[in-house]
Amino acid sequence: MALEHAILVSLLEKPGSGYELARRFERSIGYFWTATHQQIYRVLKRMENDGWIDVRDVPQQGRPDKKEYSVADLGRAALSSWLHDPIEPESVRHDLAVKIRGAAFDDPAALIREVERHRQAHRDRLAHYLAGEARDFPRSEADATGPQAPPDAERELQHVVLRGGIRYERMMIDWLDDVLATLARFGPGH
Amino acid sequence: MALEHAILVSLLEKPGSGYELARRFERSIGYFWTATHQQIYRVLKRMENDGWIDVRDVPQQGRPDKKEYSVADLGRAALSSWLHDPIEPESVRHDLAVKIRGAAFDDPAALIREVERHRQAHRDRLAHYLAGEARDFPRSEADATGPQAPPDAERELQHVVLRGGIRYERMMIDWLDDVLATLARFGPGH
DNA sequence: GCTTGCTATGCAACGAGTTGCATAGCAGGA
DNA sequence: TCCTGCTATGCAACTCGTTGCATAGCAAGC
Repeated sequence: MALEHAILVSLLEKPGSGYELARRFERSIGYFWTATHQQIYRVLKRMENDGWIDVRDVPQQGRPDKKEYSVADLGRAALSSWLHDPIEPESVRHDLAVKIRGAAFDDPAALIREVERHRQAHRDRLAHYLAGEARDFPRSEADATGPQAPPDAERELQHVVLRGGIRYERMMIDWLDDVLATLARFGPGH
Repeated sequence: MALEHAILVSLLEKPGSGYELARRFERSIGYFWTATHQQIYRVLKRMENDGWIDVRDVPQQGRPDKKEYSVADLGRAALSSWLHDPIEPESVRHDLAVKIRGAAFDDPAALIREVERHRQAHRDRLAHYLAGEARDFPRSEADATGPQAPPDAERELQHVVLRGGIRYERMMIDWLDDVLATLARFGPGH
């Protein structure tokens, strides 16, 4: 279970409300860990009860007040403990692969539009990542020729995770091209 | 929810018992959809009640009897309906990425061994996939120069999914190399 | 005879994730 | 004035997934 830890990391990067966290889980964090607002609110409450995070009521103008959460010492300790915990299996849930193998018992050609849709979604996400990289990491230190800036762990680690997302999207697009070429070999009715 | 559909696909490829399905979920199917035996038994029971699958008691010698499941017409129809259902979000759960971003607030260097362990696991899995490909798909039709064999949807779709696994593992290994190079820039205590 | 290990099936309890719904403040436009 | 839409938080019910445990047949080895 790591939603708690994903929230801790996000709050360490920047304190925020449940609503703001939910929006982050639609953007940066959400690219490698999904969560809905109900899940987030529920877990925030538990984390608060456990003393992992502190709350602060923040009155706002022109919109409802919010509760801003930040990481307490206990939360930092919990994160550290989790980071040092070696166990780490990888569970995969790839519907599309199930569909592709299942298509052999149905109409393979009928999957083409579906796969094309996924491919487009990955192209969109790749473009989004690349735009974010150009905006937030204009030139990495590897390109720098002058005196080195001191390494900033938070930035560099965010960047390497983003590069992972970029690699993933490129891999998926290439693979879906392969899938489309394979599906094209089966006409309707095959 | 697609565990039911993954089971249907697996049973269409070859009928089998809950135990055999659990083993398949440790091998081929399990590479893109994980499930434990408890989950599988529970879902099999429900699918049987819903008339999606048929059971047959198979007495065995030298080992306990088993129940062999096979797909019924209703199950085939349910799979077909799911295959034609366009909606298909992609949910990701990538603990390691959370850990990498979290390492900025702890000791980045402490993650190196963990990342190396993951990298080794991916190398092992890649080797396993490549061996399976060499065994089950000795030369693809793209290499064939003589008269083409008739396309076999089941085999070719299994192969393209396996190629996806191979691409994925290669991508992960490359990315983890990138992660290791990044982590190496932060000594202990940074 | 006892233990270990593999095949084979299953229950019970709990925790995580999903879906539907509800409330409420405030802004902007028809 | 009413409706839409965004911010902001939350409950309830349900399903899915995980963990620990239990049972049982049989084989092989000590």
